[in-house]
Amino acid sequence: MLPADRHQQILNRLQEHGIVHIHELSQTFSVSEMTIHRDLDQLETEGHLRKVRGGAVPIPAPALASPVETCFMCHTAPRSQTQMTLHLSNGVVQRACCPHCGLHGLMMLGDQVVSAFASDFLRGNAINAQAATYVVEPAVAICCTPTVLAFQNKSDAERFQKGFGGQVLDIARTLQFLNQAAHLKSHRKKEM
Amino acid sequence: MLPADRHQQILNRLQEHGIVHIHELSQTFSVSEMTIHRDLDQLETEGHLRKVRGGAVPIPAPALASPVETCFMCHTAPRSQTQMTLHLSNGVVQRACCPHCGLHGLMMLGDQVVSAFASDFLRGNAINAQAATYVVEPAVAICCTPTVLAFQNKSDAERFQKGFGGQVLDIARTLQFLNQAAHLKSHRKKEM
DNA sequence: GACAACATGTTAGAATTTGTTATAATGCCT
DNA sequence: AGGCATTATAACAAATTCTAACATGTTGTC
Repeated sequence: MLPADRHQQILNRLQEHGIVHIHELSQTFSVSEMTIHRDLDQLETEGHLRKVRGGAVPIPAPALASPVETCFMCHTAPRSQTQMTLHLSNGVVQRACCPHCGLHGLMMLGDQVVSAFASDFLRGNAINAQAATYVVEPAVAICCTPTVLAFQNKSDAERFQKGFGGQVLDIARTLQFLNQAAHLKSHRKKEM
Repeated sequence: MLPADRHQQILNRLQEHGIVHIHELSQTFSVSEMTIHRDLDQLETEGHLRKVRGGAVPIPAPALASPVETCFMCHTAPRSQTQMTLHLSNGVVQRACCPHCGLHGLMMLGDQVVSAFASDFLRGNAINAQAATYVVEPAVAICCTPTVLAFQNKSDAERFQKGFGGQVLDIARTLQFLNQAAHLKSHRKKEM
């Protein structure tokens, strides 16, 4: 049994019974009480429970996200720093979770799109998608893959690239990249 | 069997069981544990899972900012990638726009805070404020000043610092920094 | 067929986890 | 408050797991 397994089961028992006892847990999992102590210490610093003498009790879980409109491409929830909005000629506004989906949508909808806004990844403010600078395929996966992030300044994009890698592209080259990626790569789970 | 097949099956098993064990996977697919390690490394950098000792677990869903509520310190609107939540002993949940406000609130409220969550600046998922790594005063101003950003991995924080500068600190040193910064402006002192 | 790119296995050393022991701290009882 | 039993912490050694480096085999391209 893995430490992570044990941690999960401890949290389950905690939720079920409202309290867990160290002596009991050590027998259940056939490990020493010291190991349970260390498990509880870690879960406590991660904010999952509160240690009391001889065991642990639950703490309130973080507030759950309220239901929000989802990405019109992949149906995950858009976040302020990555989202894009596409304004169509018929007045409809489409919301995308990230530039990956937003730019794919842009290609898909073609002339129907009157204007497109991305969000600056650092600050979250809306920027024109045409004027934005994009970082494609950095070393961290964010939202959909291949990861595409938008920046209001080219210098911000280059700074991000300095730490996280990837290519700094304008919108035309980013669209070109996504087109090639869509043709070359086999479909992945969260690709759209 | 192709690596891509194995990756897909690993993800399926992960979704089904909530955890996968390296030893078990290596036997199932008749490959060495090193190969499974490499599979999990790749899936981790692609953002599909998180490695733990002996196996891997799914990625928690990102937290969402509800548009209405404002920061309890500065009353600006919190965004998903920067927000913090403080859970108080009386059950109240306080929401802050960014670690700058959240950590100031943490100092102010002291023992009343049962647990504190920050959001990973890159992905927006909730992380424990105690275990997070912070970048203080980078070359870009984001939300309140002095700018403080939270990261789930120290390596992410260091990568960000590589491009944008600033200091990489743990929570204790970040609080210390904020205290000193506050003293330069006003001469009020808070003990912890 | 030569070559590069990729996938896999093996090994040694580093890092993490675990149990044991000794010592400190806490709660409870009178 | 003092004494006792229980629980918590710290330090160490042993076991396990992780990582990096290299060697080997496989695939695809020219």
